[in-house]
Amino acid sequence: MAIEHAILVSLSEKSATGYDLARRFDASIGHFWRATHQQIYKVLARMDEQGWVKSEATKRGGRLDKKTYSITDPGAKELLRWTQSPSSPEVMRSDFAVKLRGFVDSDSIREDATTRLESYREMLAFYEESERKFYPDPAKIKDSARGAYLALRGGILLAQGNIAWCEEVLAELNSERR
Amino acid sequence: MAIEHAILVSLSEKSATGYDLARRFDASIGHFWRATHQQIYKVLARMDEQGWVKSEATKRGGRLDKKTYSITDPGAKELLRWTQSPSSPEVMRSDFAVKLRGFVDSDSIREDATTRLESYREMLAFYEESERKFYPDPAKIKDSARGAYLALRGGILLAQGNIAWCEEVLAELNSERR
DNA sequence: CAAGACATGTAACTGGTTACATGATTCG
DNA sequence: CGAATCATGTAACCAGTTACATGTCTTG
Repeated sequence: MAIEHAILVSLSEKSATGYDLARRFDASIGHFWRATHQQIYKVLARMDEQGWVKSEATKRGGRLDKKTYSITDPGAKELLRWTQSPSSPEVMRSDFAVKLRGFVDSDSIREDATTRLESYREMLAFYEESERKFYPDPAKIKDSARGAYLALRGGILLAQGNIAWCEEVLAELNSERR
Repeated sequence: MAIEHAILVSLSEKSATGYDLARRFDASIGHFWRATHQQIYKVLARMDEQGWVKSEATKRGGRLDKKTYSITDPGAKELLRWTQSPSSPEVMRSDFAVKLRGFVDSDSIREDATTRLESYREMLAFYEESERKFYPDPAKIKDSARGAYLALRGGILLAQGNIAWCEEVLAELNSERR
């Protein structure tokens, strides 16, 4: 139950339409929490009912108005409550690990590891680029940006962990081949 | 859609009741894929219908018989098919990262990071203990155990990544305090 | 004026969690 | 004989995905 809170975080930075949020979930916030536009619209409607967000409609020609959502006081209060309560540890769910456990065919594993390695490397490159661009001097990070910086660092460290894993898998499989 | 496959992996190692599987999901396999007994029973019933597993019932006094499940040929075939098809990359979903992005209160973050650090350290200690116990000499690992070993290595590498992340968060927050 | 981005949704479904319910077997 | 463990499930719900549907606005 955290997509609500991811939306609240995003809206607390800047009001947005569902569409805007969906794009943010494709980029920045989405590196830590994926969501489709369908889900976002559904959740926004619920949050509106709960009073965590409010929407301002802009009339358009057709039936559906454009709605700009912003966070309300109860929404901000809920966000604070959530950030102050302990987070439950993530449930580990790794297809790849299950596949390894059921190990039958080196070639498929090798292929899979190669693809994953590539995508984690891309991810890492992207994060490191962001780091260089936005936080060239870690000592000079503003208090307001510290959280986002630490989230980015998490992305980097976890991507590195995954890269190391894939590399080890590939090395092990290749040594087996001999 | 991988709990089926996690169950198939587990049953391919040894036939079991739903209850047994639930316990395995609390231990070994469960480090990579969590599941509750309710879910396991539900999925087992579906898999039985599909013909991926079969069950042998042992009469007991009461209404509900004890059922021992084993993998069938079609089940083994499906497992093979699954291991040979590329796995989709995990969707990242981290409460903690979202929390960091919405950074408001250092104390709560610090508390959360401390708890997480502790649990990841415990996890790492457990994995490393397993590694020492079951794979003291990596060069001597049997082919049949290689997959399980590499899955364990993944657990270790990811736990280390998470630990590094928590440590960095704590270091950063403490330097902020000055 | 066409293409692509902007914008909002419904419906059906799959996957997973939480709460509740029941009874058998084993062991101290 | 009581507690713990073994054993199986239902029901209600929450979360997330995939497919489908519709129309507007901007820009070359």
